[in-house]
Amino acid sequence: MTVRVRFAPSPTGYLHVGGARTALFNWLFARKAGGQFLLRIEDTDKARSTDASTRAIFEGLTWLDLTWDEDVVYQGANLERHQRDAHALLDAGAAYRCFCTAAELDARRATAEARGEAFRYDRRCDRLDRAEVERRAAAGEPHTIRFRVPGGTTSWDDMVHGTITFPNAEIDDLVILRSDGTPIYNLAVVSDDIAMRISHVMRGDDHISNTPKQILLYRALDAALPVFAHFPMIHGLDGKKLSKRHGATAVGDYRHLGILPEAMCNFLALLGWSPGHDIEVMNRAEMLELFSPDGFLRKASIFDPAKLDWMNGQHLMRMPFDRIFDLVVGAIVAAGLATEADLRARDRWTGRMIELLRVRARTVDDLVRQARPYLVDTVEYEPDAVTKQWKDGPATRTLLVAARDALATQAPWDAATLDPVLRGVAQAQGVGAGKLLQPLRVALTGTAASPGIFDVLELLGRERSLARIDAALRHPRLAPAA
RNA sequence: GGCGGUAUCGUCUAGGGGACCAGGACACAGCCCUCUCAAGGCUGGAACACGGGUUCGAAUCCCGUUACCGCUACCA
Repeated sequence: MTVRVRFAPSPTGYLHVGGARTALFNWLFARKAGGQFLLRIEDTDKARSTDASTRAIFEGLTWLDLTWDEDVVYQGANLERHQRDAHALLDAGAAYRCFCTAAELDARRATAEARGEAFRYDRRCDRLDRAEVERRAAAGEPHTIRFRVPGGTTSWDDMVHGTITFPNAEIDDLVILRSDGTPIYNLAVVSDDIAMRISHVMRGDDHISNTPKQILLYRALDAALPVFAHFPMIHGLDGKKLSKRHGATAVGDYRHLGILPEAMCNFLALLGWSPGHDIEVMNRAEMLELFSPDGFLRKASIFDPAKLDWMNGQHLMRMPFDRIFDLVVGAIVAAGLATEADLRARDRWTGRMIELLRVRARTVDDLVRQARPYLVDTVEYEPDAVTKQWKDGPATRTLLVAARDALATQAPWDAATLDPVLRGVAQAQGVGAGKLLQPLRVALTGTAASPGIFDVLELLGRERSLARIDAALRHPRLAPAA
């Protein structure tokens, strides 16, 4: 069987992480099987669908590198087929016209609920006299088309849950075509999935109760059933369905936070799927290699941003140099800290800086923030670093002066040769290396944390290093008493 | 309420009758490394929801209970 799967979001918001994970699983399944991964935009709810959301979905999927095959299908464009299918069902006697108005239905539902009873459509319109139905329909009386749910029971073998069974008596006769002639979700989905020859319908758990309705529709339409797979939901830290109050829920949010697409995919894949053993950090190729539907999990999981950050750091460290180089250069330019031409002209220097920082950063944004001292000319002193490391002004001044003097005559300016020189200075001053190096770090970077100080000196170069030490010596805290 | 789904450390999970007084990872704490911060290494606390079965033996299979989640629209 040719594998054809689809990701079918409705364009009513941004690409949600839950949706992204569903797309990922579909993509993985298709690529692994050598099948097609299709994209369908379910825009039948005209009131809520927006072009901006559609664009956000494209952008999100593209960013995650979840490329789809064939042209995007817009559900709204299939209106005529949906109507044809609904009428075919009507003609075949599998559906009937319902003249109950939405207001009547709401009222009946309200009274049933007030009595503590479950509302059930009583099929009153299915009992209408045939001639009367024809007459009212011909007269143009507004009506919906309802699918008549047969008796018995409906079950399927779900790829993640195993056999799931529903008593049909639990399923209300569902409206498949609104009184305005537009289709209802369940009909549109089934009609489109049949037309697109979808072999596996893989979606969120929240569709489990739609599945028996859809299976009944497939049968009534005399179409072959696809295989179903229902993935568990993703919840927020409080165990509730992920929503805006949990902070960032759109993949675009994470992109702007400096999260790498491969880290996002890796993290999302592990929510609802496991390669087995203790494997965690995987790049795209490894994930595809390891992927198997056997690893689908049934339990809803909680989205933990802290673990995402850690995972992003792991990917930052392992990513191929060329890729992280381009990524960081782009981010630095976007932050306005340097020009692309400048960075690329001294690509060895830029590359060295990135290598020193990638292991210390968790996100691209974090890396850019840490790169600032090497890119801008004026040092911004962190107050805490100054008070802590330059506690004793005169003593610090003495040390920094000694360091500057030693450094001023240094010929080869690289980490390896600078190391013994500065340690010698510390020793000559009768202090441990840290007593000299820490204040020096503040002088050079303005911060209390940075790559190894000798690497920092090399990165800054002699001229800038000496200038920064001199600048520090003019700082109120270190300047000689007047 | 009804129906459906799910249940292993705080979180993500391994495990699928004996290899498990339950392993890994994140987070947290401590130590090591060390010029700081990371990274890395080591150590620690921390879980099979509960009750019944089945079995020589159950985290693993069955039933029930509980909890949580989802659905219950002329939304998707």
